[in-house]
Order: sequence, then structure tokens, then C-alpha cells
Amino acid sequence: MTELSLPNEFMSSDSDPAANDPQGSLFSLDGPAWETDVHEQITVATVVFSEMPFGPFDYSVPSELVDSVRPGMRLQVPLGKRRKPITGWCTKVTASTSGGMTLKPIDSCFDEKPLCNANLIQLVLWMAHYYQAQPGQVFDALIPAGVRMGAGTRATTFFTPTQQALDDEVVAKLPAKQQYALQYLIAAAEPMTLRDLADQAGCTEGPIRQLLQKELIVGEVRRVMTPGILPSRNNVMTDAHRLTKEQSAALAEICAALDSGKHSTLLLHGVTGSGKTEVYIQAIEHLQRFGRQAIVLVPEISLTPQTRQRFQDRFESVAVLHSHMSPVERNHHWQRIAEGQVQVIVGARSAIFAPTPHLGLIVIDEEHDASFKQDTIPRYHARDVARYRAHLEGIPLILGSATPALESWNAAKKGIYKRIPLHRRVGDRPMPHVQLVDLRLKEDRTGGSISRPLMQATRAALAKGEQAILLLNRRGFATTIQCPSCGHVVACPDCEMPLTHHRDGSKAVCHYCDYQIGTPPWCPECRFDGIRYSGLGTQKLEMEVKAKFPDAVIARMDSDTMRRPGSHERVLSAFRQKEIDILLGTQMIAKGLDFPNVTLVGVINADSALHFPDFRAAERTFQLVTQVAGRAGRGDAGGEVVVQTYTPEHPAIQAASQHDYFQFAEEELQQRQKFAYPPFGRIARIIIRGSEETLTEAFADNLVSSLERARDAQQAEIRILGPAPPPIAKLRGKYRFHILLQCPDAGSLGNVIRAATSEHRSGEDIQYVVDIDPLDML
DNA sequence: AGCACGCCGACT
DNA sequence: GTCGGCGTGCTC
Repeated sequence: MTELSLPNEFMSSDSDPAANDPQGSLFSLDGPAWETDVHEQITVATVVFSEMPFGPFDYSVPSELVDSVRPGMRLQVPLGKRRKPITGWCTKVTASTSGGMTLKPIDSCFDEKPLCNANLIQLVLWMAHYYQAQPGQVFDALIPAGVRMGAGTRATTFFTPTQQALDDEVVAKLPAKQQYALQYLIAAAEPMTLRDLADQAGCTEGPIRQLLQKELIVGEVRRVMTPGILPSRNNVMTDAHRLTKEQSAALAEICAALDSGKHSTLLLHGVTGSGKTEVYIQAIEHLQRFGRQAIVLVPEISLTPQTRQRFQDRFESVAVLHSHMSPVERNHHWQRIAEGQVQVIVGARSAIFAPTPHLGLIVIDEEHDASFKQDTIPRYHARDVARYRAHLEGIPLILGSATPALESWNAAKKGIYKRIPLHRRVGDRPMPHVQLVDLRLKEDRTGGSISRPLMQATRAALAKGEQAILLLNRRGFATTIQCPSCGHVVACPDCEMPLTHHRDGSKAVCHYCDYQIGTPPWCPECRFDGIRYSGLGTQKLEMEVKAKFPDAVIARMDSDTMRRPGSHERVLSAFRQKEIDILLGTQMIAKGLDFPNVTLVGVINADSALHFPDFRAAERTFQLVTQVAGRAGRGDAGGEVVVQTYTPEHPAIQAASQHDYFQFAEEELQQRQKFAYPPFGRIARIIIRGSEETLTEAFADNLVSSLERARDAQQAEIRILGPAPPPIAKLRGKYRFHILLQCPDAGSLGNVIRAATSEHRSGEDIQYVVDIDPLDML
């Protein structure tokens, strides 16, 4: 079941006129059907808020506002017994014949124009339903804060002549300056600011103020862009690359999908270095002949300056949206996009909400990447939101990856997505050779975390003047228990999840079901008594690398050293200039980098990702090893990958070493089916946190009872696990518990959670959040 | 979130 | 007897 589960009201997309109306003419606002002569009819606006109470609430629209109130704009409305009106989002405007008397009237419109069109409003409502967030909160995620505040704009008063100004007799009696200014304004036939009118009529502001006082002109406040000093790019446009046979075939399929005028999802499954980006670019070039825009989502734009540059080199008008952007810049880009001045939007997750007037294509590059899931409310996955948006707009969605998420792979297998393969690298370069180093073998140990084979390979690369990347994949928590002698990992008998060593050291816990045992003093498998807990940081590794390769220039890239903006670019450009010999770091160096002189990639410990207490651990490991291996051998010198592991026989590591996605996917799908994990069922997670441990757990217990009752009442096939302490059991002084739910179908899972959570409210001391389709279990 | 209602304790 | 504590509940 990888199909998105769409709530009923959104199911009728084929009959939804909006889906087949790319020009948007059906959204035009002239002549609403209800504007008839029937007396009793009133106009009703439905409003939602982004703070409690969220609504939706209905308001009557006074006749003088009927022409201006439209869905997608913010309205000022009275609420409860408050003195001041509050601002809410209008989700719909309808006609009603009854109940109008009991509704409060709207105060005013907050926006002049809607901030989102009908499709985006529908997207908001779907997200709110599916991800169990409040529509008002989803609106806030959709429309950037800079846009909502009108960042970089100023409230300016514009003047227009009044009726009285048309009376020639009155005008004739005015003093010369006033008369001239007024005549100038009438002739201009458009509202003017005080400053402009004074300048152009050749007077000071005095006479104009006089006109205002005499009510010959009126002022109207509008927000205008402050004339900015925004960076203008002088692009040196580069030419299209020649496509390989495979790339041409892929492009032809994509163009056919674009020309069909229908929604479809295409999985562009190409090995690392197969030239997926060039295919996207040429597909967008095709699309542009129809004056349509494209959205390209990339994992984290600041980490992939190269991808962004390639788009900027090939298109006249590209908007790049990244996380380190000021509200003013963001607003500026948003307005340009809304005006249709932008051809291509390249950005991270939230760029999926770009207000393009004529969207023609959505591309998600590296679609398997976990950064497409938002970890704050609304906890959406950009891939699924993109699918729904593409479906609403009736346009293709391209998902590109060398290592597709199993959800996507499964959808392709079932024919829901169309898979387009790219098997070969451009220039027919071979895939790098992967050498597995078995850390259990004593003869390869060096006493540190770099084995003899990796040390030799590094020396050889350095001797040839080539560069190396060393990947240390460790996250600072969740210490699993592994035997250094036989590689055995202590796991839960029920869930097969690795047990995690508890802080106080005495026990080992399963984070799925709360199974607990005392920490074993020796390996249960081979009786070795030096069983230990994984733990190695990048700083420690850096010291070891420096000691082992004293002549090499070493740079470290991890979230600690990359805090300052621009630090990525600095290190990467130094690496490109070959000023650095060895680049070592965490996941962030695994993605999308293209350095031809890198011939060696070393993975320090492939197992740390593998034995993470998460059912996706094998998938993550496969992706990580494959992706980082893909950084090697991009030049003519070829490439070598050394992967260190205690379990070289593990299917994920075996498959990655052979560049064999199919073998991995098939094997892993069988594992998932065994426990009904995605893509064979849906999961949800509820995280409860509070400052008092027992109260928090009691609340979680109550929530489980409600869930069980709702499940039984709805006769839903749902497995409820927990409450259990998550791998991060305490965060910022709060105790945490989580509940896991599994169900074959997303609809009933959502309904049961909705029913249960309606009985509990997040309060001052205990809060909880629902995470639909969680990607990690921290 | 606000704001009101409501039902118990110490104060001019 | 009132002023005021903050628990509970509602907001179209």
C-alpha cells in the first residue's frame, strides 16, 4: 500500500475541474454562481487559525466585503470575548440561506490578494487531514513568515482624487500649487504616493496635504517592496551536454509524460554518476516551450552547491530557496515566483509550496533522502506532498535516485510509478571497486579505527597525488551492544531490533516494545567477555588520521565544524583546489559531491548505521555506502572504496559492495513483510514528553488505552506498541515516551489516532505529537 | 491563546 | 460579608 491515502473529499480528482485546468481560468473570481437575486442568501467565509482555537469557524461576509473576500487570503475576525479581532486563513467562501443570523461578521480583509490558489488550499486541507495537523498551522508552513509579514515592504499611502475633485468650479478656486497637483493626479489616472506626486507636480508636500484636508483626494494604504539591493546574477549560460543513449531514452519517456497533460510518477533510477541532473535539465527545457515552471527539490541546498550552480548555468531565471535566507530575500523570491517570472525553483523541502502560476513538472532529486521529512509540525514528507500536488495539477513527478526508498521501489514494482533505469555512468566509467574489510580479523587491526588495508589504500592514493574521503557515520546517542570478537549484536527477541545500552549502564532496552534485560557481561553468542558499546567521534578520528598520515592536509566536516554559514563552500572549494588531501566527516560528505580527483573512499564503520534501533537501518546503510562509494572514481583515474565492518556477510553490505540495488531491495522487502513494516503497512508514532517521568508515562498509558478502545470500536487492524522510551529518552530536561502504531492501511490508522487523540489534550506539563509515516524513531 | 464563569479562602 | 485565587470551558 504505497498509494497515498486520500481523504474522501479529495478522492474525486478526476472529476475535479481544477486538475484539468492548468491555466487556472476556473479559479477566476468573476461571477460566482450564488450571486443571484434571492434575498435570503448570505455569503459565508470559513476561517481557520494557526493558534488555539484552531477552528474552522464560519463568519458572515458583509455586503461591502463580498467582492474582496476570497479563499486563500487572511481575514480579520472577531473571536469569542476578545477585545481585538484576530487574523485567520479563509479556506472557503460559500453561499448559505440559513443560519446567517447566528454568525458574526468579518471585520476586514488582511490581505489584498489571496496568498494561495485553489490547488494550494486543497493541498493544505489534505496535509492537515493526513498529517493530523491544524489547517492554520499548515498554512503557516506553506506561506513563509517573510511573506506573511511582508518583509522588505513598506506601508505606503497612495492618493486618488475624490468625486468632488471632478467639479471644475471647485478646482478652479484652488490656489495654483494645489490646483496643478490635483490636475496632475487626475491626469496620471493612477494612485500616487505623496513623495512622487510632490516631485512630479513640482511642489512640496504642503499643498497636497491641503488637498487631503479639503477631501479632494483620499489616501489608501498599500504595501510596496522597498527598492532593494538584491543580488542580480550575471549568468554565463552553458550549453546542453550530449546525452548518452540511456539518458536520451529516459528524456524521451519524460517528455512523453509532460506532453500527455496528465499526472504520473516516474522513478528515475540511475546509478551514481549516470547523469540524472542533465536529464532533469533537458526535461525542463522541453517544458519551457509551453511557458510552464518547474520545481526541483534537492536534499539540502547548502550541501549541494554544485547542483544549484548547474541549474543557474542553464536557465535564465532560477530561484534558489535555501535555509540560510533572510525573510526579505525569501519574500522577494516568493513574489517573483507568484508573478510567473521564475522558470525553475531549486530548493529544499519547503520549495514544494512555491506559488508557481503554471506549474508543469516537479522533480525530487535523491528522493530517498531523509531530509524531505519535516520534523516539526506539520510533519510532512515532501515526496508525498509533491505527489498530491502533482496529482492536483495534473503534471508529472520525477523521483530520482541511485538508491530509491523502498516505498518508491515497491510502488514501481506495482506499476504505480513508472521506473526509468540508467544503468551506466556517463563516459562509460566503471563503478568503483569496493573492498570489504572484516574488522573481526586480528591481522588487519592497527590498534585504532583505521585498518591496515584502509591505511595502505590511503597511502597509495596520497602517493599518487590523489584525494581521499573518509566517512565516519556515528550519531552521538543510541549505543548498541556489539561483540568485537564475533560481531554479534544484542537484539530484542520480539522485534529483532538492536537493544540500546541505557545511560546508567545496568540494562539494555528495546525502543520499540520496551523489552528489557540486564546488560550481558559477555557475548551471548561466543562467550567473549570484552563485549562493548560502540562509540567513536569525528574528533577522535581526526587525531588518529593526523597521527597516521602526518604529511597530509586534513579537513573535518561535521555538524560541529560546519556551523558558520558558508563553511561548507569554503571547505569544499579548498578540497576541489586540492589544498586538502583527506576530507573526513559524517553523512554530509556522502551526498552528491563530484570531485574527479577523489579515488579513495573509506567507510570507517559501516555497522554503526546498520545496528541502529530502526527498521530502516539496513536501508540507510545500503544507501549510505552506495552513495559515498559513488563519490569515488568520477575522474579518469578510477576509484577504490574500502568499507570496514564487523559483519561483511550482512545482505545490505554485500549488496552495496556489489552495487546491486535489486538484490538488496528484494531481500529487504522480505524482511519488511515479515513484520508488516512499510512499504507493506503504514506506521505512525506518538511522542509524549513531560518533565515528570511517572506522570508522563501515565499519560502515555492512557493514550494507549484510548487508542485500543478506538481500534476496537472501529474494528481496525492495528498493532499498538509501547509506550516505550525512545532512543533519546530525555531531551532538554523532558522525559520522553513513544507509542508505535502499525496498520495495513493509512486511512484507518489515521481515523483511530484522530478518535483517540480527541480525548486528550496537550497541556502545560505534558505535550504529545503525532508523527504519520515517521522516518526515524528518535 | 484570551476571557468569563465559578466556587473556596483571608481581608477592609 | 466582599476581593481574588486559578480550575474549567468556550470561542463560528
